[in-house]
Amino acid sequence: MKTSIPTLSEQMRDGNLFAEQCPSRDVLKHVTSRWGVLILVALRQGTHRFSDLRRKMGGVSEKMLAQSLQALEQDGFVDRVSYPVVPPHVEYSLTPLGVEVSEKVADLADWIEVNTPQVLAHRDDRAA
Amino acid sequence: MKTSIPTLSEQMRDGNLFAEQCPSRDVLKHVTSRWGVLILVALRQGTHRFSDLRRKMGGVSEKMLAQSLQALEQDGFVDRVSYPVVPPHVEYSLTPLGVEVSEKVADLADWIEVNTPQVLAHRDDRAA
DNA sequence: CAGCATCCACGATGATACTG
DNA sequence: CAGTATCATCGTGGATGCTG
Repeated sequence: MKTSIPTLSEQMRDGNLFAEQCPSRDVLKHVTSRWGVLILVALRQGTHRFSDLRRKMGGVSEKMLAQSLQALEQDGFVDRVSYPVVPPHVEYSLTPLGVEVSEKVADLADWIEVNTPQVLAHRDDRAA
Repeated sequence: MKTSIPTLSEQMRDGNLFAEQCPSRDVLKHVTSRWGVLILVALRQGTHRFSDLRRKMGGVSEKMLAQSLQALEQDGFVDRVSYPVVPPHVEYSLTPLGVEVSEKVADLADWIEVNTPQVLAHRDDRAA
């Protein structure tokens, strides 16, 4: 029989975001990063080239886009295919795992886009 | 009849995260911030006091917790009730709007907690 | 207990220039 | 085209100390 306080072992079985040094926090960081969110959402509409993504997302620098893509690629969310031609041609797409997270992320993103007016209204209320 | 390229007006009707200066990006930032996510998820289990939250989330400083709570309060996601007693007593809870976002956020957080092992496995593969 | 003010360190981010 | 390298900077986040 188990103890009546199995919270620790149970919570750590997978990942526990409330635990300070849990690796799941890094995953969360990558996925919810400023550009990570936009990349995941954008790739839901299909394969994109580097400059396509860059043009699609307002205000991202080459450096940050490349860096964010690498993080998502390392985590297994994004697939990178490079065609050794001149000029270079690289295509980014979602992996099966990436499709899954992107759904969650897109749900959140959609909600925010729809409800931002409400948030702004609330801010105005307090200001008054 | 509308033009065949209504993308701009349609996309801007609510919020458009892909637009550089859209206020929805601020909302996204607050909600997906390092501690914002944890706060929203934690408050789903009911009202919490300041120190309860602080104890629950590993590694958060007083400053960042207070700051993150203020942002979420301003956006109308979190309700703050202060009891003018000695010692001070303040309770935080989710507003109806906050309950909605927290669902999306919790879905994402849950997915990450469950699938972090897969991500870690993928990282190991590349390292090898 | 809750939280604000201040100072400080570091990482994230951006502009620019260069390369395969 | 798709990056990488470098440098400058700006913000985030933490430690500390003080107050109601």
